[in-house]
Amino acid sequence: MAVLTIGDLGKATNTKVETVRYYERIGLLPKPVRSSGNYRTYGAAELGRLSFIRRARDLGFSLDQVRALLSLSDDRTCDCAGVDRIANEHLREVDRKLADLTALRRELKAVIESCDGGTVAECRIIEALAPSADGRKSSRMA
Amino acid sequence: MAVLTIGDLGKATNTKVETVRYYERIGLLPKPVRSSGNYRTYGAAELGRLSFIRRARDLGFSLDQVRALLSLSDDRTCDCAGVDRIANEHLREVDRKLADLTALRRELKAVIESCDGGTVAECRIIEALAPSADGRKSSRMA
DNA sequence: TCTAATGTCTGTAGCAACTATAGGGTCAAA
DNA sequence: TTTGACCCTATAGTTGCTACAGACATTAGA
Repeated sequence: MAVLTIGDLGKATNTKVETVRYYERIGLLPKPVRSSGNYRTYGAAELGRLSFIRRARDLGFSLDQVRALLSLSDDRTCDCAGVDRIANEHLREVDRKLADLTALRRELKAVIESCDGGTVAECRIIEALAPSADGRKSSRMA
Repeated sequence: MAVLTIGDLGKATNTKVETVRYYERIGLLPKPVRSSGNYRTYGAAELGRLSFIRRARDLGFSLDQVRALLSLSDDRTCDCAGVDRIANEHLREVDRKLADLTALRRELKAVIESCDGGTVAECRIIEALAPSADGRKSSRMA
């Protein structure tokens, strides 16, 4: 594999050039070797590392989680329970989000279906959104 | 209803004091009357408006969408098609997010289940996250 | 060979939607 | 009176990028 510029690396991993530099700045990617013209140069190792990062990000891992996964994966001899823990923690997070979003959708649908046209003065969406404004008690307690 | 301090208003709407001030700063809430000691004072109207904002936020509307809903609801005579449009647009957004998250969950689950312990060197999670690092072709094309 | 179009460099500021901190002033009660 | 809870302004931090501005490097075409 030949030497890659930052643009090549970005194309290969579907990452914007600014994002690659950002990852370098925050220490997710090592500072690369520079060319004679001060261009960043990359090889297979960096391509692999960035691919890993992007795939984990696609799966919704936070940059902090990615950082943890990377440092775990760097030590090939330590056991993978840590990796498993992070992944399962993230799965639980995703499940929570899914539940929230599902509840939200149900409520939003109900709000929308309560409206049967007319002027805003009698719009049930507006009314449903302002539970305290018309004297009823808010159900917000969370 | 008596006069409320910013703290009272926050408690009544489950909003942090800083957030109330933030909403004022960005123009979602009007600048309130000040007490002799320069404290913000609120009444029923502000309570209603903030309840509306918070409820809409709970339902996942962006602040920009909230702004639009507020200005539509301020004009009680105009018809509620605009409100309906914003709500339905948001519903479609929620549906998209749900689909994304569901797909992500499935993939994440598969990644986790591929791991059967051992050291990181043979960990399938790490491997699954780094599709290009070990010579296989990345499937990323989006 | 010259030139124009890309591509890259650094540094900084912006986005959403808050949240947190510093360093002070006000108010009610014991 | 003095303690403690509350409020004030102003500013900076959070996450994960993205978008400039202004300058330098490289490359493809005429």
